[in-house]
Amino acid sequence: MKLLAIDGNSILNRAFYGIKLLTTKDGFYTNGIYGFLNILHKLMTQTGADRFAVAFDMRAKTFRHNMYEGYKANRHGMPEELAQQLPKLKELLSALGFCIIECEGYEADDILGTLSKMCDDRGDDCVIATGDRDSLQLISDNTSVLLTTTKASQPSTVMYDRKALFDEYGVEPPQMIDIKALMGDSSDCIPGVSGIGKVTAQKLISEYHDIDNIYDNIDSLDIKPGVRAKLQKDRDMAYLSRRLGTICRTAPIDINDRDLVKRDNSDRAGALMSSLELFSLMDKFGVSPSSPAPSDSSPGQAGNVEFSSVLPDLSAIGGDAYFVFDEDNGKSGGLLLFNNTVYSLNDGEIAVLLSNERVKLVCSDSKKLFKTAALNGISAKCISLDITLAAYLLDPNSSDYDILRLCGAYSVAADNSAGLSDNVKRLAAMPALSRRLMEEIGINSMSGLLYDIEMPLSDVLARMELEGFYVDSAEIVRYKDRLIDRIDALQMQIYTMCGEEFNINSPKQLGEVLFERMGLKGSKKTKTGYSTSADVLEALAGDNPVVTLILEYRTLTKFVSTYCDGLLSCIADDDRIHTTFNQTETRTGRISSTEPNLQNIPIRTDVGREFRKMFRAKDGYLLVDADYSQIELRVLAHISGDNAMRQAFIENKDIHQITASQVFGIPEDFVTPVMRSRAKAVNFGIVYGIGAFSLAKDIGVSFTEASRYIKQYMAHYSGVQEYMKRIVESAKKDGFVRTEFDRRRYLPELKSSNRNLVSFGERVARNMPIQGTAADIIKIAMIRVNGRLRDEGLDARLVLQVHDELIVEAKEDIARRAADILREEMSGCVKLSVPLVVDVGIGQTWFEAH
DNA sequence: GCAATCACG
DNA sequence: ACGTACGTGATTGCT
Repeated sequence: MKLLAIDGNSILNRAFYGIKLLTTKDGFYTNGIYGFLNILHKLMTQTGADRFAVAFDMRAKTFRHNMYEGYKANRHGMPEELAQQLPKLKELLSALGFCIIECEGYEADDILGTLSKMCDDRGDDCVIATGDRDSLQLISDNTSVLLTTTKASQPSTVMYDRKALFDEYGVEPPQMIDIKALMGDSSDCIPGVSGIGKVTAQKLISEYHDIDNIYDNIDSLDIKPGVRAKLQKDRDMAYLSRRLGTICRTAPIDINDRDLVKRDNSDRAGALMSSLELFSLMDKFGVSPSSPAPSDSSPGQAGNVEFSSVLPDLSAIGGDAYFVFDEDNGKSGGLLLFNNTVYSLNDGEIAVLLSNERVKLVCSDSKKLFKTAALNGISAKCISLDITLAAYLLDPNSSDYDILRLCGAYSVAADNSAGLSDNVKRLAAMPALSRRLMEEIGINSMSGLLYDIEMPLSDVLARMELEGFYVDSAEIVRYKDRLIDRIDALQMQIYTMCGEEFNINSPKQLGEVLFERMGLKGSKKTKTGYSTSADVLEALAGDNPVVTLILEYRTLTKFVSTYCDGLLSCIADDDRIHTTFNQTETRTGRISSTEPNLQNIPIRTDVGREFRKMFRAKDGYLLVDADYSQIELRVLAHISGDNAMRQAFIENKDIHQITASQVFGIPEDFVTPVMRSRAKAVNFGIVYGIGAFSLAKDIGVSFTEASRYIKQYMAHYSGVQEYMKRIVESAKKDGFVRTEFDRRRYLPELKSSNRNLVSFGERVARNMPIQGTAADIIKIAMIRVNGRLRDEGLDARLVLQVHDELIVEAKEDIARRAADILREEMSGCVKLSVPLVVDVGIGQTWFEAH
């Protein structure tokens, strides 16, 4: 086996500076990508390798920065023309099926060093391609280095093996480190011994082998006195430089042989290369030129369109097309833009269009299209892009993803000189707008998130909405009657005890009665008057028994209005509730549920939990409920890399118990339920970005006590403390934070002059990567669960997601099989450095299954 | 249309 | 001196 290991940054640099600036017709620079792919292709044929890896630096500081603050201090950022190409290149390489490796805290060099050591150990061949001579130290009998050079602006490559290296430098590969230790490296700001350059360094090392030998015998060496003095003066620098210059060969990358085999080109490769206008390279990489960017409109402008009532054969057309729903006067339907022409489509015609796999359809409400397809018994494979989802990923803070607003935000002209209707205007703007958005998606490395997560998820959500959740409406009515009986009794008692009748549901009236007429000690808490919230009333429970009744009254009226009446009004003719899942609502990447909200059905109290007995499987079916155990804390353990927390999860310990034993400084077996529940609150608080004040209030201990808990916590989980510091710093530097799957959230709050807002921004910075990564994970799981159930032809379908929980309705006889699939896919859909544990239950009702 | 409250993860 | 945990949605009362 032969591995071709490429230093991505180095080769991209050489390519960029070696080729004159090239751009696509909309001004996106491509010369670096173009040159890189040419070099890559040449290397592939030249080396005959059958394994490939491309390593990239990460922006984060590396362990070398911790050793020496001057390290690479004079590196200025790459020019924008190059910077914009880097994420696109990664995206394209990945679409072409190459293994891309990045490792936080390590440079590409270290990854190459680690890979080549893997090969050395196994006796495989390895060719390292780089423009950086540092890699020469990695040469061995198995490993050689292909150095790209740009002599006389003519790019060429030189192959170094042990012999070639010895011929040029007169040393063995590891001694290259010692040469650099003496001569230094100005480009990396490695000091070396001042006054000693390449020639002297080479001569000294080839003669005396290494710097240890030189310094051990410094007085007896046969060298010029001046050189000896320089060596003596910078002895520490020489040793530091050697450490800085030593490539790490044990970087924590988790790569196995299978990862290194080139995968087949994905569909995205063709689209990407077309959009980058890299047509000449498509042949070389065996990519078919699919979906060329339409050339009918100039960049950044909505094209002029024509209208036609003569519909083309929608089952025969192919290529780019654009679609918007257009429902006027009660009639459903849509508008299609194809070949610069607008057509009006009815539902049947939309279905024909969706079943045409040769079409690449750009739309703005894919979930609705997926529903249309599903209702017609079709699996829509032609929906290539939902620009609303793209816009959401680019800025989840927005609350308006209307096409016309997006045109304004992304500088796409959508003028209306032709007097077009709003929907035609939207449609006409879509080609230019979608190009702009995809450019941004590429720059932000969000293609995977968009194409592999959000787009497929849209289809899954569409099917879940259509499926609905079966409910027993008669049971809800019966329960409502029982609740109302109790509410009536409470109301009478409350009026009697308060000495007057008033609207208990009015916080204003309630406040007046309790705090003015009855003299309970209220603290003004809200802008409008007294707070009567549950925690205020709970504190007053001992002062007057009526407040307990009021609390119960509140709970029960809430249950009747929100859950009895609310749910009953949403039950469809098929006795099922078809909620709406919103995929572009939350700033963290979660989905939300409306009309009704099925993600907040009571569970925390016994009376409330009763509602879950009314959500059930239809006759002959069972509900399978699977939920992640502690997913956010596991994600925190993974992201922060904290060893103590990771270990706790790896050993499948009770995390709250472990935390309690640390925070209270006692053995695990001595943790009492109270301690455990306090530790649990601390764990939650940490995920939310915690302050001692709020923690104290939450668990009812003093401020000092709460501060102590947090201090102890951070001392034990020091990796978490470092993560919290690091993430806030990077948020302030970049202006955004992101999840493990590159979902972003911008944090303009951090730039506010309002200190409270800044604090809020900091808490969000700490929380969003955790909550968001958990959201990414369950989304991936949903796609995989849906796929498995479908592909295995099981009579079982997803009906609900509640952030860390999935519910499937399955035919009785295959419920166990569905449970296995849920567990497998939820726990196995991503690999973290801690296990993902899933609890699964089966039952007639949600109550039983959970 | 907003504020207050409370249901969920 | 000041406010005080992340993310949602529905209902009610009141301006």
